Amino acid sequence: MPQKIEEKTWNSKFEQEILTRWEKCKIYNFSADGRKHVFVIDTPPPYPSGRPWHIGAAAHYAQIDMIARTGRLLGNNVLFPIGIDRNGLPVEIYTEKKHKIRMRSMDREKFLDLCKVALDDLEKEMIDIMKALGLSGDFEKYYRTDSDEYRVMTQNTFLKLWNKGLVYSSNRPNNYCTDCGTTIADAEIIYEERNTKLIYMKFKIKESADEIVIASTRPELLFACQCVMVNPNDKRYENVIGKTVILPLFNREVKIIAHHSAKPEFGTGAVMVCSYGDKNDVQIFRELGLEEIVAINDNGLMTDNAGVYANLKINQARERIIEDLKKLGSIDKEEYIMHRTPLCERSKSPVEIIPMQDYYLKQLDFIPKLREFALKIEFHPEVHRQILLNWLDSVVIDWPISRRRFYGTEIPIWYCKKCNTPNLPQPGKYYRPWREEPPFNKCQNCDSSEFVGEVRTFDTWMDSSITPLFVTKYDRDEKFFSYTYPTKIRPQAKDIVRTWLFYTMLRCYQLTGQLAWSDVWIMGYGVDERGEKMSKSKGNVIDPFPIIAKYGADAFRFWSAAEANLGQDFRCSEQKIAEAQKFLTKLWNVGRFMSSFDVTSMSPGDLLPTDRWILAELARLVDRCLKGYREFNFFIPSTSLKEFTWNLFASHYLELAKSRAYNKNEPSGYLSALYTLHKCFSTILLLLSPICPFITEKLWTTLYSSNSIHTQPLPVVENTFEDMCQYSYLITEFNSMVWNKKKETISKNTGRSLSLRDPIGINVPDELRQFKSDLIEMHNLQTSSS
RNA sequence: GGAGGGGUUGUCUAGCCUGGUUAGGAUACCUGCCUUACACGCAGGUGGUCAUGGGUUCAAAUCCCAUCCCCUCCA
Repeated sequence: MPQKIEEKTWNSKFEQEILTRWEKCKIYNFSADGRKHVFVIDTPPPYPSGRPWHIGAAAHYAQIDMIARTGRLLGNNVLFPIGIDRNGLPVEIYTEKKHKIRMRSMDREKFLDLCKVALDDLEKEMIDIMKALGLSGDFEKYYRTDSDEYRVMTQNTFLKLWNKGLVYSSNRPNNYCTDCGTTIADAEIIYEERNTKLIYMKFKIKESADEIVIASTRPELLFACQCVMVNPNDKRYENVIGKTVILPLFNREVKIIAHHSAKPEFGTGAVMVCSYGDKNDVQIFRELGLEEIVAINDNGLMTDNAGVYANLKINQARERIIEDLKKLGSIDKEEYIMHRTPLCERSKSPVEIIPMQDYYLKQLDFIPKLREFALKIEFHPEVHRQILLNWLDSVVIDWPISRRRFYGTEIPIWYCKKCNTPNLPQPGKYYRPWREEPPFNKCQNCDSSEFVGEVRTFDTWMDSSITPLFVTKYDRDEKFFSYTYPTKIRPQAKDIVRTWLFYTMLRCYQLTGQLAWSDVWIMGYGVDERGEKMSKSKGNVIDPFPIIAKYGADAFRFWSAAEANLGQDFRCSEQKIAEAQKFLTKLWNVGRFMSSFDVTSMSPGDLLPTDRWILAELARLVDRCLKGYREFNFFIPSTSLKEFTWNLFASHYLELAKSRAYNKNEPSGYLSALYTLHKCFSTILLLLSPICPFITEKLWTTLYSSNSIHTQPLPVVENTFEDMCQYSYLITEFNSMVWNKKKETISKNTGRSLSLRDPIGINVPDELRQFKSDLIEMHNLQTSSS
């Protein structure tokens, strides 16, 4: 007899002791022994950007753990690395705010130290949550992307690509924050609807005495205008296309052209194209081969090209130019509109587009190959392949990889003071050119011996895009690498397909000539109760920590699996998590019931019809669950297991088998019931173990074995009684009918409905005759024949 | 403007790919119930123009076309 379970509910306090035991026994350790089929997960290293951590992210990592446990359940040797991404802008912002300091007006080394301390704090919280969730990853050797070891690899891979001729320097217009003094990526821009003044300016047409009115929110860029455009379908401007206009104040001539991007309904329908008002201007300059006129310098002041307005701040220049246009009578009118303005995530000041000298990594040449890969990858779910394909189709420029930032991997280059030639070191060491002497004496070009170190860092995606290489010890352990690479699966969120997924495909192909993984698994967003995406600016982010503390990891995990189908956005509501907890209580109480009987795994030769029936349903359940697991879709096993356990096994089978299970005096019925009860329950536990590792471990070790459930092989249930499934509907309907009858019948003794124990005169229908004795016992039926 | 996803009861959701019993479940609400595992439970009930219009078909929530609305991403 197993130890009888006393507690009436599953208590998440058990989770801590179970965690301790797992840690002690190291049951999830990976060794590159080559025995089993290897299964490497390219775990996303989360970025500790500030409190609270997102509940959707916690759910995401819970599911990644389910992938790892599924891998083991299916018999693989699973490598589940844990890493933390620590490079990039957000920690700089966080640190500046926290200490009320400015990165550029203090010692760089000291600033980096403050960032490190901040990251350590934030990281600890994430690690704690991941551990508490029961992640079966390698916490002992968890890695950081800002470690010397990682940064050496980023620099090594850069040097390799440089030597292959894949990196070049170019001067191109890019997002620039004049406040922060740095180029910023599109991902670091936020948009805000701002009330903006729209100025209607009158331009003279050279060929006639007519005027054309142009509306712009950026009149200060007037002098950098290189053409005026109208929509080709705009009847109003049909006869001015090809004519010349004269810019007021500056008296320069530019052409009027037709272009589809001019919106007839915006302003007057005629737009001036300046270098550079927005992204569209950049595109049109490129498309039409226009000569750029740089309007704003990197300090946010007007350039000499602005003539008398040179060296004014952007806003001052705008006011002065509007004033002067008014004096000239060139202003038609002014109005206020709501305008979607790109702002720097950090300073909230408008982003300018300014040409800067930056390093670019070639990517355009690789798009056809990546497209081939995109079609080859196994996507979970299939629909999300399209996000990648769409992105591949819209890549038009190479990747700018240099950033004017501090907390990142340094670009390992020294420039010759005399001839300015970039000199690159040998790979193998972590270089910090902004504070170190170069590891060479002479310029490779002019033999001069004085150098200046590069101060810029890499775009953080340069680091993040090589996680599959880092976890497989690329360049560091050839044997390990060849055993583990390419990896099995990349799990990640939907919103970084264009960045992390794409850049990883690109870089790993450039470096290894191979695709980094065979499978990609894409999870949807965690959205709030109204279905809206959570974001710090909306203030609807839910902190996972108190939720997990209240309901436990398994409830949280079960909720995350059962809440939505694979790849779909999922709603985060506490009520749903509470529901998941109720299922665990139900499962616990089934286990409590099981613990009052002897355990047997021996099948008696003859199984009774009721037992054969539930085993037939169990075999179906196993099929369904395994199908879900093979697709890494945990919605299928979680919902199937809940449905089977609660609504079929507990409600119907348990009641049918109960009297036999209690009756040792009838050995054949008793043994058949006992075997079937435990066969079903142990199978349920095994099938649920990847989703709820704690409760299944506790019940398994209480009932069945001192060995962990997580080292058990896949359950085998032979489907020999398939036909019996036809009775499921009849049995459950008959039970319902009896329960209803008892409810409708008023007892003569109590004047109330019959208790479920009370006898009732109902005959078992002929088609259920093989279950007759169990049905009679279950309901206390008084049949006419008995 | 482009791409993708979605619209099923008060609320959330399954089913749609591969058309075929009374559209399944959860929650909320209502009714009854301590039943040798569970009241965090059990049994039952009310509640649906499957967004709208058209088409294909013997048959449409499911396939096709159009329209409207919502979300996300890109411009």
